[in-house]
Amino acid sequence: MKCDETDLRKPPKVANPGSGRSAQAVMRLRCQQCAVRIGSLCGALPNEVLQELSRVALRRRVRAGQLVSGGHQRAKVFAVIVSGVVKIVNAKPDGRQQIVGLQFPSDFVGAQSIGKAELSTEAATDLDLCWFSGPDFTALLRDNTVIQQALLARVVGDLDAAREWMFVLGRKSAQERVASLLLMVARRSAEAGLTGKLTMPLSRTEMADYLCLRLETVSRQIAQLQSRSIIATEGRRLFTVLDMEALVHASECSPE
Amino acid sequence: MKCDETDLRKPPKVANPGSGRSAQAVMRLRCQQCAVRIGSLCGALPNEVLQELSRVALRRRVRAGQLVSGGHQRAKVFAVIVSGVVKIVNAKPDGRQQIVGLQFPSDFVGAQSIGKAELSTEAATDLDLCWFSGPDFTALLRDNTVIQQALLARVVGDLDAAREWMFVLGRKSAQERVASLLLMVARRSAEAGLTGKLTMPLSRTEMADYLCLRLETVSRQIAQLQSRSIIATEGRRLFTVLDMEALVHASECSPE
DNA sequence: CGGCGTGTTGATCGGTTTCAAGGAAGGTGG
DNA sequence: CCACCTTCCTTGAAACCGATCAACACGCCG
Repeated sequence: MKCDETDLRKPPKVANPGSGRSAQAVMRLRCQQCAVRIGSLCGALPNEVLQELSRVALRRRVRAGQLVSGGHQRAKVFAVIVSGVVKIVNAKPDGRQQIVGLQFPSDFVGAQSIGKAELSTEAATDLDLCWFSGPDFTALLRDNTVIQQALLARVVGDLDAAREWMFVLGRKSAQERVASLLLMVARRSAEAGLTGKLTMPLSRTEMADYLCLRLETVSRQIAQLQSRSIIATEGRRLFTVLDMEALVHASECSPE
Repeated sequence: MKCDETDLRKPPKVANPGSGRSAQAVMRLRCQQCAVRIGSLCGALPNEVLQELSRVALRRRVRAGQLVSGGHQRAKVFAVIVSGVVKIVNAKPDGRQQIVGLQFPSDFVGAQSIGKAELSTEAATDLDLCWFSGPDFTALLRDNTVIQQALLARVVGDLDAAREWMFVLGRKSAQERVASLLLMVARRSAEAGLTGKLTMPLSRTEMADYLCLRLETVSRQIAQLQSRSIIATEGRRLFTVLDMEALVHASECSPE
Protein backbone atom coordinates (compact mmCIF):
# COMPACT_ATOMS: atom_id res chain seq x y z
CA MET A 1 0.00 0.00 0.00
CA LYS A 2 1.91 2.98 -1.20
CA CYS A 3 0.31 6.02 0.23
CA ASP A 4 -1.85 8.09 -1.99
CA GLU A 5 -0.89 11.67 -2.50
CA THR A 6 -4.08 13.61 -2.39
CA ASP A 7 -3.35 16.73 -4.38
CA LEU A 8 -2.16 19.66 -2.35
CA ARG A 9 -5.35 21.56 -2.11
CA LYS A 10 -5.65 25.23 -2.07
CA PRO A 11 -6.10 26.03 1.61
CA PRO A 12 -9.73 26.72 2.43
CA LYS A 13 -10.53 30.29 3.20
CA VAL A 14 -10.51 31.14 6.88
CA ALA A 15 -13.78 32.22 8.36
CA ASN A 16 -12.72 35.06 10.59
CA PRO A 17 -15.17 35.92 13.35
CA GLY A 18 -13.46 39.18 14.15
CA SER A 19 -14.29 40.95 10.92
CA GLY A 20 -17.58 41.57 9.21
CA ARG A 21 -19.67 40.45 12.12
CA SER A 22 -22.91 41.82 10.85
CA ALA A 23 -22.49 40.09 7.52
CA GLN A 24 -21.91 36.79 9.26
CA ALA A 25 -25.07 36.90 11.29
CA VAL A 26 -23.36 36.89 14.64
CA MET A 27 -25.96 37.45 17.26
CA ARG A 28 -26.99 36.76 20.77
CA LEU A 29 -28.44 33.37 21.40
CA ARG A 30 -30.99 32.42 23.97
CA CYS A 31 -29.71 29.08 25.23
CA GLN A 32 -32.92 28.01 26.89
CA GLN A 33 -34.62 27.39 23.58
CA CYS A 34 -31.60 25.98 21.77
CA ALA A 35 -32.37 23.04 19.50
CA VAL A 36 -29.33 21.04 20.52
CA ARG A 37 -29.19 21.86 24.21
CA ILE A 38 -30.24 18.38 25.22
CA GLY A 39 -27.32 16.10 24.49
CA SER A 40 -24.79 18.87 24.21
CA LEU A 41 -22.29 20.32 26.64
CA CYS A 42 -24.89 22.77 27.84
CA GLY A 43 -27.47 20.08 28.52
CA ALA A 44 -26.29 19.42 32.05
CA LEU A 45 -26.15 23.03 33.11
CA PRO A 46 -28.54 24.60 35.60
CA ASN A 47 -30.46 27.65 34.48
CA GLU A 48 -28.33 30.21 36.27
CA VAL A 49 -25.19 29.00 34.51
CA LEU A 50 -27.13 29.03 31.27
CA GLN A 51 -27.89 32.71 31.83
CA GLU A 52 -24.21 33.37 32.07
CA LEU A 53 -23.58 31.28 28.98
CA SER A 54 -26.14 33.25 27.00
CA ARG A 55 -24.16 36.41 27.59
CA VAL A 56 -21.00 35.13 25.92
CA ALA A 57 -22.42 32.73 23.33
CA LEU A 58 -22.46 33.92 19.75
CA ARG A 59 -24.24 32.36 16.83
CA ARG A 60 -22.16 32.01 13.72
CA ARG A 61 -22.71 30.56 10.28
CA VAL A 62 -19.89 28.99 8.31
CA ARG A 63 -20.09 27.92 4.69
CA ALA A 64 -19.15 24.42 3.52
CA GLY A 65 -15.44 24.06 2.81
CA GLN A 66 -14.32 26.87 5.08
CA LEU A 67 -11.76 26.37 7.80
CA VAL A 68 -13.17 26.56 11.31
CA SER A 69 -9.84 26.36 13.10
CA GLY A 70 -6.30 25.21 12.61
CA GLY A 71 -4.01 25.93 9.72
CA HIS A 72 -2.03 29.05 10.36
CA GLN A 73 -4.41 30.84 12.65
CA ARG A 74 -3.44 30.41 16.25
CA ALA A 75 -6.66 31.34 17.97
CA LYS A 76 -8.32 28.41 19.61
CA VAL A 77 -11.92 27.79 18.76
CA PHE A 78 -14.67 26.58 21.05
CA ALA A 79 -18.13 25.90 19.69
CA VAL A 80 -21.13 23.64 19.87
CA ILE A 81 -22.53 22.55 16.52
CA VAL A 82 -26.14 23.58 16.09
CA SER A 83 -26.52 22.25 12.57
CA GLY A 84 -24.18 20.86 9.92
CA VAL A 85 -21.19 18.55 10.03
CA VAL A 86 -17.56 19.34 10.87
CA LYS A 87 -14.64 17.23 9.73
CA ILE A 88 -11.43 17.02 11.71
CA VAL A 89 -8.56 16.79 9.26
CA ASN A 90 -5.06 15.52 9.86
CA ALA A 91 -3.02 16.99 7.02
CA LYS A 92 0.58 15.91 6.62
CA PRO A 93 3.12 18.42 5.32
CA ASP A 94 3.70 16.20 2.25
CA GLY A 95 0.10 16.61 1.15
CA ARG A 96 -1.33 13.34 2.37
CA GLN A 97 -4.39 13.90 4.45
CA GLN A 98 -6.91 12.01 6.44
CA ILE A 99 -10.21 12.84 8.07
CA VAL A 100 -9.85 11.60 11.64
CA GLY A 101 -13.26 12.49 12.94
CA LEU A 102 -16.68 13.88 12.19
CA GLN A 103 -18.68 16.07 14.55
CA PHE A 104 -22.44 16.30 14.27
CA PRO A 105 -25.04 18.66 15.75
CA SER A 106 -24.77 18.87 19.55
CA ASP A 107 -21.10 17.84 19.38
CA PHE A 108 -18.36 20.10 20.64
CA VAL A 109 -15.56 21.52 18.52
CA GLY A 110 -12.34 22.69 20.06
CA ALA A 111 -10.93 19.76 22.01
CA GLN A 112 -7.81 19.39 19.93
CA SER A 113 -4.48 20.13 21.40
CA ILE A 114 -2.86 23.08 19.74
CA GLY A 115 0.42 21.19 19.92
CA LYS A 116 2.41 19.54 17.20
CA ALA A 117 -0.54 17.60 15.77
CA GLU A 118 -1.44 19.04 12.38
CA LEU A 119 -5.15 18.96 13.03
CA SER A 120 -7.57 21.41 11.56
CA THR A 121 -11.34 21.52 11.59
CA GLU A 122 -13.29 22.30 8.45
CA ALA A 123 -16.95 22.70 7.61
CA ALA A 124 -18.08 19.64 5.65
CA THR A 125 -21.45 21.26 5.12
CA ASP A 126 -22.83 24.70 5.87
CA LEU A 127 -22.66 25.17 9.62
CA ASP A 128 -24.57 26.82 12.35
CA LEU A 129 -22.32 27.18 15.39
CA CYS A 130 -22.78 28.30 18.94
CA TRP A 131 -19.50 30.03 19.40
CA PHE A 132 -17.35 31.09 22.34
CA SER A 133 -14.27 33.26 22.24
CA GLY A 134 -11.13 31.75 23.72
CA PRO A 135 -10.98 34.00 26.82
CA ASP A 136 -14.71 33.70 27.44
CA PHE A 137 -14.63 29.94 27.30
CA THR A 138 -11.54 29.67 29.44
CA ALA A 139 -13.18 31.85 32.07
CA LEU A 140 -16.34 29.80 31.87
CA LEU A 141 -14.32 26.66 32.37
CA ARG A 142 -12.42 28.12 35.29
CA ASP A 143 -15.54 29.17 37.15
CA ASN A 144 -17.85 26.23 36.51
CA THR A 145 -16.95 22.77 37.65
CA VAL A 146 -20.07 21.44 35.94
CA ILE A 147 -18.85 22.62 32.56
CA GLN A 148 -15.42 21.18 33.21
CA GLN A 149 -16.91 17.80 34.01
CA ALA A 150 -19.19 17.92 30.99
CA LEU A 151 -16.25 18.81 28.74
CA LEU A 152 -14.14 16.02 30.17
CA ALA A 153 -16.94 13.52 29.63
CA ARG A 154 -17.30 14.71 26.04
CA VAL A 155 -13.60 14.40 25.30
CA VAL A 156 -13.54 10.92 26.82
CA GLY A 157 -16.47 10.12 24.54
CA ASP A 158 -14.50 11.42 21.54
CA LEU A 159 -11.59 9.25 22.61
CA ASP A 160 -13.81 6.19 22.70
CA ALA A 161 -15.21 7.08 19.29
CA ALA A 162 -11.70 7.47 17.89
CA ARG A 163 -10.73 4.06 19.23
CA GLU A 164 -13.87 2.53 17.81
CA TRP A 165 -12.95 4.04 14.45
CA MET A 166 -9.46 2.58 14.68
CA PHE A 167 -11.17 -0.79 14.57
CA VAL A 168 -12.98 0.21 11.39
CA LEU A 169 -9.73 1.30 9.73
CA GLY A 170 -7.63 -1.59 10.91
CA ARG A 171 -9.89 -4.56 10.71
CA LYS A 172 -12.75 -3.98 8.33
CA SER A 173 -13.02 -4.64 4.61
CA ALA A 174 -13.90 -1.89 2.16
CA GLN A 175 -17.49 -3.05 2.06
CA GLU A 176 -17.78 -3.04 5.83
CA ARG A 177 -16.22 0.40 6.07
CA VAL A 178 -18.62 2.02 3.64
CA ALA A 179 -21.54 0.32 5.37
CA SER A 180 -20.23 1.51 8.75
CA LEU A 181 -20.09 5.11 7.55
CA LEU A 182 -23.60 4.96 6.12
CA LEU A 183 -24.84 3.44 9.35
CA MET A 184 -23.12 6.11 11.43
CA VAL A 185 -24.62 8.94 9.40
CA ALA A 186 -28.01 7.23 9.49
CA ARG A 187 -27.88 6.91 13.28
CA ARG A 188 -26.78 10.48 13.86
CA SER A 189 -29.48 11.70 11.51
CA ALA A 190 -32.05 9.64 13.38
CA GLU A 191 -30.86 11.18 16.65
CA ALA A 192 -31.48 14.58 15.12
CA GLY A 193 -35.02 13.49 14.29
CA LEU A 194 -34.44 12.95 10.58
CA THR A 195 -35.78 9.71 9.22
CA GLY A 196 -36.21 8.41 5.70
CA LYS A 197 -33.71 9.61 3.13
CA LEU A 198 -30.36 10.62 4.51
CA THR A 199 -27.93 13.19 3.24
CA MET A 200 -24.28 12.18 3.16
CA PRO A 201 -22.32 15.21 4.39
CA LEU A 202 -19.17 14.10 2.56
CA SER A 203 -18.15 13.93 -1.09
CA ARG A 204 -16.77 10.65 -2.44
CA THR A 205 -13.24 11.97 -2.02
CA GLU A 206 -13.95 12.92 1.58
CA MET A 207 -15.55 9.55 2.25
CA ALA A 208 -12.38 7.95 0.95
CA ASP A 209 -10.25 10.22 3.15
CA TYR A 210 -12.30 9.21 6.16
CA LEU A 211 -12.44 5.49 5.41
CA CYS A 212 -8.84 5.30 4.23
CA LEU A 213 -9.78 3.92 0.85
CA ARG A 214 -9.41 5.22 -2.70
CA LEU A 215 -12.46 6.99 -4.02
CA GLU A 216 -12.77 4.37 -6.77
CA THR A 217 -13.15 1.72 -4.10
CA VAL A 218 -15.80 3.72 -2.26
CA SER A 219 -17.70 4.13 -5.47
CA ARG A 220 -17.54 0.42 -6.22
CA GLN A 221 -18.71 -0.55 -2.75
CA ILE A 222 -21.66 1.82 -2.94
CA ALA A 223 -22.58 0.30 -6.28
CA GLN A 224 -22.40 -3.16 -4.77
CA LEU A 225 -24.58 -2.24 -1.78
CA GLN A 226 -27.07 -0.91 -4.30
CA SER A 227 -26.97 -4.05 -6.40
CA ARG A 228 -27.65 -6.03 -3.24
CA SER A 229 -30.72 -3.83 -2.64
CA ILE A 230 -29.46 -2.75 0.75
CA ILE A 231 -29.45 0.93 -0.15
CA ALA A 232 -30.68 3.16 -2.94
CA THR A 233 -29.17 6.44 -4.10
CA GLU A 234 -30.56 9.56 -5.71
CA GLY A 235 -27.99 11.92 -7.07
CA ARG A 236 -24.67 11.85 -5.28
CA ARG A 237 -25.50 12.61 -1.69
CA LEU A 238 -28.96 11.25 -1.07
CA PHE A 239 -29.19 7.71 0.27
CA THR A 240 -32.10 5.56 1.32
CA VAL A 241 -31.59 2.56 3.54
CA LEU A 242 -33.78 -0.18 2.09
CA ASP A 243 -32.77 -2.97 4.43
CA MET A 244 -31.43 -1.75 7.75
CA GLU A 245 -30.79 -5.23 9.09
CA ALA A 246 -28.68 -6.13 6.07
CA LEU A 247 -26.79 -2.85 6.37
CA VAL A 248 -25.96 -3.56 10.00
CA HIS A 249 -24.86 -7.02 8.99
CA ALA A 250 -22.72 -5.68 6.15
CA SER A 251 -21.11 -3.14 8.47
CA GLU A 252 -20.29 -5.69 11.15
CA CYS A 253 -21.33 -3.07 13.68
CA SER A 254 -23.20 -3.94 16.83
CA PRO A 255 -26.98 -3.90 16.23
CA GLU A 256 -27.40 -1.06 18.79
CA MET B 1 -9.73 -8.51 3.68
CA LYS B 2 -11.82 -10.95 5.57
CA CYS B 3 -11.31 -10.24 9.20
CA ASP B 4 -9.02 -12.50 11.12
CA GLU B 5 -10.48 -14.31 14.04
CA THR B 6 -7.94 -14.15 16.76
CA ASP B 7 -8.66 -17.17 18.89
CA LEU B 8 -10.96 -16.59 21.80
CA ARG B 9 -8.41 -16.33 24.51
CA LYS B 10 -8.92 -17.43 28.01
CA PRO B 11 -9.77 -14.24 29.86
CA PRO B 12 -6.80 -12.90 31.83
CA LYS B 13 -7.09 -13.23 35.54
CA VAL B 14 -8.34 -10.15 37.30
CA ALA B 15 -6.00 -8.46 39.68
CA ASN B 16 -8.29 -7.55 42.50
CA PRO B 17 -7.05 -4.77 44.74
CA GLY B 18 -9.66 -5.46 47.39
CA SER B 19 -8.37 -8.87 48.43
CA GLY B 20 -4.97 -10.02 49.53
CA ARG B 21 -3.55 -6.56 49.86
CA SER B 22 -0.51 -7.55 51.81
CA ALA B 23 0.45 -10.14 49.23
CA GLN B 24 0.21 -7.55 46.49
CA ALA B 25 2.56 -5.10 48.05
CA VAL B 26 0.06 -2.31 48.43
CA MET B 27 1.63 0.45 50.42
CA ARG B 28 1.79 4.12 51.02
CA LEU B 29 3.76 6.14 48.53
CA ARG B 30 5.59 9.35 49.07
CA CYS B 31 4.81 11.35 45.96
CA GLN B 32 7.61 13.87 46.38
CA GLN B 33 10.24 11.34 45.43
CA CYS B 34 8.21 9.57 42.77
CA ALA B 35 10.20 8.62 39.68
CA VAL B 36 7.49 9.63 37.23
CA ARG B 37 6.17 12.73 38.92
CA ILE B 38 7.61 15.01 36.29
CA GLY B 39 5.60 14.49 33.16
CA SER B 40 2.71 12.81 34.88
CA LEU B 41 -0.62 14.07 36.13
CA CYS B 42 0.96 14.89 39.46
CA GLY B 43 3.74 16.93 37.91
CA ALA B 44 1.77 20.15 37.90
CA LEU B 45 0.57 19.92 41.46
CA PRO B 46 1.79 22.16 44.26
CA ASN B 47 3.24 20.50 47.33
CA GLU B 48 0.20 20.89 49.55
CA VAL B 49 -1.98 19.04 47.04
CA LEU B 50 0.74 16.44 46.79
CA GLN B 51 0.51 15.88 50.52
CA GLU B 52 -3.16 15.16 50.13
CA LEU B 53 -2.42 12.87 47.22
CA SER B 54 0.08 10.92 49.25
CA ARG B 55 -2.60 10.02 51.73
CA VAL B 56 -4.81 8.28 49.19
CA ALA B 57 -2.24 6.97 46.71
CA LEU B 58 -1.45 3.28 46.87
CA ARG B 59 1.36 1.45 45.19
CA ARG B 60 0.37 -1.71 43.43
CA ARG B 61 2.17 -4.30 41.34
CA VAL B 62 0.45 -6.17 38.53
CA ARG B 63 1.90 -9.11 36.64
CA ALA B 64 2.11 -9.23 32.86
CA GLY B 65 -1.05 -10.50 31.25
CA GLN B 66 -3.36 -9.59 34.10
CA LEU B 67 -6.42 -7.47 33.63
CA VAL B 68 -6.15 -3.99 35.15
CA SER B 69 -9.73 -2.97 34.46
CA GLY B 70 -12.66 -3.79 32.24
CA GLY B 71 -14.10 -7.18 31.50
CA HIS B 72 -16.77 -8.03 33.98
CA GLN B 73 -15.59 -5.99 36.92
CA ARG B 74 -17.46 -2.76 37.20
CA ALA B 75 -15.13 -0.80 39.44
CA LYS B 76 -13.45 2.04 37.65
CA VAL B 77 -9.71 2.23 37.88
CA PHE B 78 -7.54 5.30 38.20
CA ALA B 79 -3.78 4.96 38.21
CA VAL B 80 -0.54 6.50 37.07
CA ILE B 81 1.95 4.05 35.58
CA VAL B 82 5.23 4.08 37.48
CA SER B 83 6.87 1.35 35.42
CA GLY B 84 5.75 -1.10 32.76
CA VAL B 85 3.42 -0.86 29.79
CA VAL B 86 -0.36 -1.12 29.69
CA LYS B 87 -2.30 -2.08 26.58
CA ILE B 88 -5.83 -0.86 25.97
CA VAL B 89 -7.74 -3.64 24.28
CA ASN B 90 -10.90 -3.40 22.25
CA ALA B 91 -12.30 -6.93 22.26
CA LYS B 92 -15.32 -7.69 20.12
CA PRO B 93 -17.85 -10.24 21.32
CA ASP B 94 -17.03 -12.44 18.29
CA GLY B 95 -13.44 -12.84 19.43
CA ARG B 96 -11.74 -10.33 17.17
CA GLN B 97 -9.61 -7.97 19.13
CA GLN B 98 -7.40 -5.00 18.64
CA ILE B 99 -4.99 -3.08 20.80
CA VAL B 100 -6.11 0.53 20.51
CA GLY B 101 -3.50 2.15 22.67
CA LEU B 102 -0.38 1.73 24.75
CA GLN B 103 0.31 3.58 27.97
CA PHE B 104 3.85 4.04 29.23
CA PRO B 105 5.35 5.14 32.55
CA SER B 106 3.96 8.54 33.66
CA ASP B 107 0.81 7.96 31.59
CA PHE B 108 -2.59 7.80 33.19
CA VAL B 109 -4.90 4.79 33.13
CA GLY B 110 -8.61 5.18 33.67
CA ALA B 111 -9.85 7.64 31.10
CA GLN B 112 -12.08 5.19 29.29
CA SER B 113 -15.77 5.60 29.43
CA ILE B 114 -17.44 2.77 31.23
CA GLY B 115 -20.14 2.86 28.58
CA LYS B 116 -20.86 0.48 25.76
CA ALA B 117 -17.31 0.40 24.45
CA GLU B 118 -15.79 -2.99 25.14
CA LEU B 119 -12.49 -1.59 26.26
CA SER B 120 -10.32 -3.27 28.83
CA THR B 121 -6.83 -2.46 30.04
CA GLU B 122 -4.29 -5.20 30.50
CA ALA B 123 -0.74 -5.35 31.72
CA ALA B 124 1.54 -5.90 28.72
CA THR B 125 4.51 -6.23 31.07
CA ASP B 126 4.83 -6.38 34.83
CA LEU B 127 3.49 -3.13 36.18
CA ASP B 128 4.14 -0.75 39.00
CA LEU B 129 1.09 1.44 39.46
CA CYS B 130 0.27 4.44 41.57
CA TRP B 131 -3.28 3.62 42.33
CA PHE B 132 -6.36 5.54 43.48
CA SER B 133 -9.67 4.10 44.56
CA GLY B 134 -12.70 5.34 42.65
CA PRO B 135 -14.19 7.43 45.49
CA ASP B 136 -10.80 8.85 46.45
CA PHE B 137 -10.03 9.94 42.92
CA THR B 138 -13.48 11.40 42.34
CA ALA B 139 -13.16 13.43 45.52
CA LEU B 140 -9.70 14.56 44.49
CA LEU B 141 -11.07 15.65 41.15
CA ARG B 142 -13.96 17.48 42.72
CA ASP B 143 -11.78 19.49 45.09
CA ASN B 144 -8.82 20.32 42.88
CA THR B 145 -9.27 22.32 39.72
CA VAL B 146 -5.59 21.82 38.95
CA ILE B 147 -6.02 18.07 38.79
CA GLN B 148 -9.12 18.43 36.65
CA GLN B 149 -7.24 20.57 34.18
CA ALA B 150 -4.27 18.24 34.15
CA LEU B 151 -6.56 15.27 33.54
CA LEU B 152 -8.38 17.07 30.74
CA ALA B 153 -5.07 17.96 29.09
CA ARG B 154 -3.96 14.35 29.34
CA VAL B 155 -7.14 12.99 27.80
CA VAL B 156 -6.89 15.53 24.99
CA GLY B 157 -3.34 14.29 24.49
CA ASP B 158 -4.56 10.72 24.34
CA LEU B 159 -7.14 11.78 21.78
CA ASP B 160 -4.45 13.36 19.63
CA ALA B 161 -2.35 10.22 19.95
CA ALA B 162 -5.30 8.06 18.94
CA ARG B 163 -5.87 10.22 15.87
CA GLU B 164 -2.21 10.08 15.00
CA TRP B 165 -2.39 6.30 15.23
CA MET B 166 -5.42 6.27 12.95
CA PHE B 167 -3.08 7.64 10.31
CA VAL B 168 -0.68 4.78 10.91
CA LEU B 169 -3.45 2.19 10.52
CA GLY B 170 -5.14 3.83 7.58
CA ARG B 171 -2.36 5.10 5.45
CA LYS B 172 0.91 3.33 6.19
CA SER B 173 2.41 0.19 4.66
CA ALA B 174 3.35 -2.80 6.79
CA GLN B 175 6.99 -1.72 6.77
CA GLU B 176 6.12 1.79 7.88
CA ARG B 177 3.85 0.52 10.62
CA VAL B 178 6.46 -1.75 12.17
CA ALA B 179 9.04 1.02 11.95
CA SER B 180 6.56 3.44 13.55
CA LEU B 181 6.02 1.10 16.49
CA LEU B 182 9.74 0.58 17.01
CA LEU B 183 10.28 4.32 16.86
CA MET B 184 7.50 4.97 19.33
CA VAL B 185 8.88 2.48 21.83
CA ALA B 186 12.37 3.87 21.29
CA ARG B 187 11.21 7.40 21.97
CA ARG B 188 9.23 6.52 25.06
CA SER B 189 12.18 4.52 26.36
CA ALA B 190 14.47 7.46 25.73
CA GLU B 191 12.08 9.71 27.66
CA ALA B 192 12.36 7.29 30.56
CA GLY B 193 16.12 7.62 30.40
CA LEU B 194 16.80 4.29 28.75
CA THR B 195 19.14 4.41 25.82
CA GLY B 196 20.86 1.70 23.81
CA LYS B 197 19.00 -1.60 23.51
CA LEU B 198 15.27 -1.38 23.81
CA THR B 199 12.82 -3.92 25.11
CA MET B 200 9.67 -4.42 23.09
CA PRO B 201 6.82 -4.70 25.60
CA LEU B 202 4.68 -6.70 23.15
CA SER B 203 4.82 -10.21 21.74
CA ARG B 204 4.66 -10.64 17.96
CA THR B 205 0.97 -11.43 18.21
CA GLU B 206 0.37 -8.29 20.24
CA MET B 207 2.39 -6.21 17.82
CA ALA B 208 0.17 -7.55 15.04
CA ASP B 209 -2.95 -6.73 17.08
CA TYR B 210 -1.70 -3.19 17.57
CA LEU B 211 -0.55 -2.61 14.00
CA CYS B 212 -3.51 -4.40 12.44
CA LEU B 213 -1.32 -6.86 10.57
CA ARG B 214 -0.90 -10.62 10.71
CA LEU B 215 1.96 -11.77 12.87
CA GLU B 216 3.64 -13.34 9.84
CA THR B 217 3.75 -9.93 8.21
CA VAL B 218 5.22 -8.35 11.34
CA SER B 219 7.87 -11.02 11.43
CA ARG B 220 8.77 -10.47 7.79
CA GLN B 221 9.01 -6.72 8.18
CA ILE B 222 11.29 -7.07 11.18
CA ALA B 223 13.46 -9.44 9.16
CA GLN B 224 13.62 -6.91 6.35
CA LEU B 225 14.55 -4.02 8.63
CA GLN B 226 17.32 -6.25 9.92
CA SER B 227 18.56 -7.14 6.46
CA ARG B 228 18.67 -3.42 5.68
CA SER B 229 20.88 -2.97 8.76
CA ILE B 230 18.45 -0.50 10.30
CA ILE B 231 17.89 -2.57 13.42
CA ALA B 232 19.37 -5.64 15.10
CA THR B 233 17.60 -8.12 17.32
CA GLU B 234 18.66 -10.36 20.17
CA GLY B 235 16.13 -12.93 21.17
CA ARG B 236 12.53 -11.97 20.61
CA ARG B 237 12.12 -8.77 22.54
CA LEU B 238 15.47 -7.02 22.48
CA PHE B 239 16.04 -4.54 19.68
CA THR B 240 18.93 -2.23 18.84
CA VAL B 241 18.45 0.72 16.54
CA LEU B 242 21.53 0.78 14.29
CA ASP B 243 20.49 3.66 12.05
CA MET B 244 18.00 6.00 13.65
CA GLU B 245 17.76 8.26 10.63
CA ALA B 246 16.90 5.34 8.37
CA LEU B 247 14.31 4.13 10.89
CA VAL B 248 12.64 7.52 10.95
CA HIS B 249 12.66 7.52 7.17
CA ALA B 250 11.23 3.99 7.02
CA SER B 251 8.48 4.94 9.46
CA GLU B 252 7.48 8.08 7.59
CA CYS B 253 7.14 9.73 10.97
CA SER B 254 8.12 13.31 11.55
CA PRO B 255 11.81 13.57 12.59
CA GLU B 256 10.71 15.01 15.98
C1' DC C 1 12.66 -37.36 24.56
C1' DG C 2 8.05 -35.48 22.76
C1' DG C 3 4.66 -32.04 23.28
C1' DC C 4 3.37 -27.20 23.28
C1' DG C 5 3.50 -22.30 22.56
C1' DT C 6 5.73 -18.93 19.89
C1' DG C 7 8.18 -17.16 16.01
C1' DT C 8 10.11 -17.68 11.22
C1' DT C 9 10.02 -18.69 6.29
C1' DG C 10 7.84 -20.15 1.84
C1' DA C 11 4.05 -20.32 -1.82
C1' DT C 12 -0.29 -18.95 -3.30
C1' DC C 13 -4.55 -16.27 -3.35
C1' DG C 14 -7.52 -12.30 -3.25
C1' DG C 15 -8.89 -7.54 -2.33
C1' DT C 16 -7.51 -2.96 -2.85
C1' DT C 17 -4.81 0.16 -5.30
C1' DT C 18 -3.35 1.95 -9.38
C1' DC C 19 -3.67 3.51 -14.02
C1' DA C 20 -6.73 4.77 -17.62
C1' DA C 21 -10.84 6.13 -19.86
C1' DG C 22 -15.55 7.39 -20.01
C1' DG C 23 -19.93 9.59 -18.08
C1' DA C 24 -23.13 12.72 -15.38
C1' DA C 25 -24.01 17.22 -13.30
C1' DG C 26 -23.54 22.11 -13.13
C1' DG C 27 -21.89 26.52 -14.81
C1' DT C 28 -20.73 30.01 -18.51
C1' DG C 29 -20.91 32.27 -22.74
C1' DG C 30 -22.33 32.30 -27.30
C1' DC D 1 -30.89 26.42 -26.29
C1' DC D 2 -26.67 24.16 -27.16
C1' DA D 3 -21.55 23.70 -27.28
C1' DC D 4 -18.00 23.74 -24.05
C1' DC D 5 -15.86 23.53 -19.84
C1' DT D 6 -14.79 21.91 -15.11
C1' DT D 7 -15.65 19.05 -11.39
C1' DC D 8 -17.08 15.03 -9.50
C1' DC D 9 -18.14 10.40 -10.06
C1' DT D 10 -18.22 5.70 -12.28
C1' DT D 11 -16.34 1.68 -14.60
C1' DG D 12 -12.66 -1.39 -16.48
C1' DA D 13 -8.08 -3.97 -16.52
C1' DA D 14 -3.76 -4.99 -14.45
C1' DA D 15 -0.35 -4.80 -10.66
C1' DC D 16 0.80 -5.19 -5.99
C1' DC D 17 0.72 -5.93 -1.15
C1' DG D 18 -0.69 -8.29 2.73
C1' DA D 19 -3.52 -12.34 4.11
C1' DT D 20 -3.83 -17.07 4.12
C1' DC D 21 -2.36 -21.79 4.29
C1' DA D 22 1.40 -24.72 5.36
C1' DA D 23 5.77 -26.34 7.01
C1' DC D 24 9.45 -25.80 10.01
C1' DA D 25 12.72 -23.84 13.82
C1' DC D 26 13.30 -22.56 18.57
C1' DG D 27 12.79 -22.40 23.62
C1' DC D 28 10.65 -24.36 27.48
C1' DC D 29 8.72 -27.69 30.72
C1' DG D 30 7.01 -32.06 32.01
